[in-house]
Amino acid sequence: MDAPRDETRRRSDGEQTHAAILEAAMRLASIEGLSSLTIGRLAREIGVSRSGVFAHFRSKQRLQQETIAAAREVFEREVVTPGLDAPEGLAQLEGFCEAYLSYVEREVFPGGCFFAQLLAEFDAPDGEIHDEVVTFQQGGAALLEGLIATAQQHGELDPNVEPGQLAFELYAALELANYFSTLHRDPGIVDRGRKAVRAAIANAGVRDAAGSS
Amino acid sequence: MDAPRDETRRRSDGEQTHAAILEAAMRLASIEGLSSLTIGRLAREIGVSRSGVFAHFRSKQRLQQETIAAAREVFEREVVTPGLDAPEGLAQLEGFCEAYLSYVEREVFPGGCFFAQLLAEFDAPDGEIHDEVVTFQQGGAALLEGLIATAQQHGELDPNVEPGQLAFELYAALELANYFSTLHRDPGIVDRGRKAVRAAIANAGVRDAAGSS
DNA sequence: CCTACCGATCGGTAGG
DNA sequence: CCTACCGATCGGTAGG
Repeated sequence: MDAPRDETRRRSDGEQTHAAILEAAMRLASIEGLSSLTIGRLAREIGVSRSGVFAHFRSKQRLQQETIAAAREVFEREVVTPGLDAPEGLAQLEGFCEAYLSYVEREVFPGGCFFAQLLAEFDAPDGEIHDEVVTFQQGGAALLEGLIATAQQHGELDPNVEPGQLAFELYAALELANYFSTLHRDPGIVDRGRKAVRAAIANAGVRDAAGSS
Repeated sequence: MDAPRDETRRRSDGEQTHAAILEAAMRLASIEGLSSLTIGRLAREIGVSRSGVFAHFRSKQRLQQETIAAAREVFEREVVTPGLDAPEGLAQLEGFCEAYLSYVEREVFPGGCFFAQLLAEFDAPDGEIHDEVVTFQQGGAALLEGLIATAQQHGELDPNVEPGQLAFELYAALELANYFSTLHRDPGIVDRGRKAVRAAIANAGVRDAAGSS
């Protein structure tokens, strides 16, 4: 009992502060954008001096990059992992979409999906963050396309449907559900996204063996 | 010929500068966001002093509001007016969606749709601009719903389809076409939006007299 | 993790 | 439309 209890706080104080800074940075960035993050603002939020924050990162650029990396872990934990839990095929495709919508609905980030914010913020400006957003977006699209192709191989979706096109339609429903539920402070709007996902998937169902005529 | 030629430049120099500032403000805001607009940045862009810019507006808030108003006029001229040109009914609904997609494709704003940028930037933060974005978004949704309802009355769309739901699906396709084409610097992606619009509308066609069973 | 500092820039004002 | 200025804040550095 009085053995080294370091296990209850395995992290050093420095590591705890580091994590607390990133936690606040993700929250703030989801609301006001990664560009609006300032070291002074974070310092006030955490209750340390500006240099105290700065010491943990050596530039604002690194702070931004570490914030993105931390958000990626949250996304992995809250969306990707639970979203792929269902058995391969159509169920997994539906499960992934539902995992994203649930993540929006539960308001994991107070300003809505961190990466939807990042997409709109860095779609136009050139730079390293833009490139990271491109990579993240392509990863998400590739994941959806893979799930669609697998469902087609299982005979659960029309094989004539182009995976890239259906992925676009699902992606669109997920993203807009995020923006609208945040804008209207109404997680109930996520249901519109659910119906849109259902409609797009149903429209690509095997029932109508669509011909390209 | 040598009569007062004021008509060739009806605007006073002051009015011209004012317009030039708003023009630059719209361009910059579409790329980096309205929050990233600074008076000094605009002054450099236009080639006047910071106070020279400031004199035209009396606060940054007014600059932002006038920039939004100017962008609204562009949107009206480039999307709404041409978009409602087609005859009432399904053609008008399709025409409006096409007008938006064309406006994205033509890169009317260098950073993509000004209001899509504004939606993502001010969906979470409270304030006057947030409220303006809510109003603009509701206007766009109401417009789409009206066009859908009219097409239903003309017997061109399934009357059992909920206008709000179909409007959401179209809105989603339009918005994502904007974000993706900007992100990937590829206006060709707009075609994915076109196909998504066509699919959503076809899915709501009269052919399948969907039962709520 | 702190205080103390750097030059640059912010929104805004005064006075012309 | 200008110069000249205000206090506040920015990212970053020095030195402890």
